[in-house]
Amino acid sequence: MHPAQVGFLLARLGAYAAAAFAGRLELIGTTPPVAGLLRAIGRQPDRSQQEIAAELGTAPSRLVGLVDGLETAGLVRRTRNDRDRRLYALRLTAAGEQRLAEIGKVAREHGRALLAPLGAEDRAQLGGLLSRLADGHGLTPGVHPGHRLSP
Amino acid sequence: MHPAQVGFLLARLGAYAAAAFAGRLELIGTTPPVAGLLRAIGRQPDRSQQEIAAELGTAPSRLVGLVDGLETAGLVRRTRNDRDRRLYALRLTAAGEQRLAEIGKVAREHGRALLAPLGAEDRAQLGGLLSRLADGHGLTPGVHPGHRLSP
DNA sequence: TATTGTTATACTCTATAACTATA
DNA sequence: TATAGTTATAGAGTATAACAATA
Repeated sequence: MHPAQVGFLLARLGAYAAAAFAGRLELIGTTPPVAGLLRAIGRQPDRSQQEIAAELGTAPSRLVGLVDGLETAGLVRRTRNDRDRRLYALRLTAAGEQRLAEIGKVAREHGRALLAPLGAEDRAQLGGLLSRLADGHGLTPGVHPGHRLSP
Repeated sequence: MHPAQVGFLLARLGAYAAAAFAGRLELIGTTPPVAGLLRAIGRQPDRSQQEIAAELGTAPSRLVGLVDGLETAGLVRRTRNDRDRRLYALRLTAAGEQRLAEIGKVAREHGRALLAPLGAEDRAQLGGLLSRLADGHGLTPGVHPGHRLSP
């Protein structure tokens, strides 16, 4: 198999994996951008919208609507920073933590279904190869520019 | 490594591979949708726009602008079908064939660069694992719904 | 003057629906 | 009437630039 074909397969499967995950998220009433934002807030609470926007590689203005929706849904709380009243500190509510846990469950189910065609040993091998590839191209694990706000 | 993490890596690397390929295409003045369309026409010439739209999983109306651009650039020729004058038959010109060859060259360079972090044996292993995964999920090789018109 | 969050605006990409010409 | 290609319109998603409050 030529390297170009492997690259094609990778792009194809990546798009498939992202779409399949988005489909699962839709079933629990959320989207990849929202899931990525919840994860970013949960991972490191009490940051400003600017900070989170920078981490996610998106425009700060974009967070406004997303955070508005999460706040209305009672999943995220904005609290003013008393030392610098221009900043908000973003934090998950209890309901937000629970939603994040649901998303984690969906992600695990998605991963299992995605790798179902492979045996345990092959999965480990694939994971190792993809890790080395991601590492070789400077793709930090955990965070992710590229897809702007998706998980 | 958990399956969810492998799924995440796959989506991440897939997006990276697609973006990197798009970046290379931009250097030769084209885009993934255009490259995909050229490939579809070259692979099986003299088909109608409807047929090609169906293969690519896109709306027929979308082809109009793309084919217009390719025709103006002298890469594709529309010829009326004399038996049914509603249909066009699409075919690459000599310049179109040459452009498609350039795209192929770019794709090979992209593949090499993408897999550079792996040795020859690992590349073959990765190709095999990804093929089995794609096969297991019914992703036909060669064509590709998912990314609508990209190569 | 600089920065945070916000709003307004515009741009890209794509699909859906209406239109024409042929059948 | 049905279909191929076309045009017009609209929607999703996102970025850029202008704005108000605060520093």
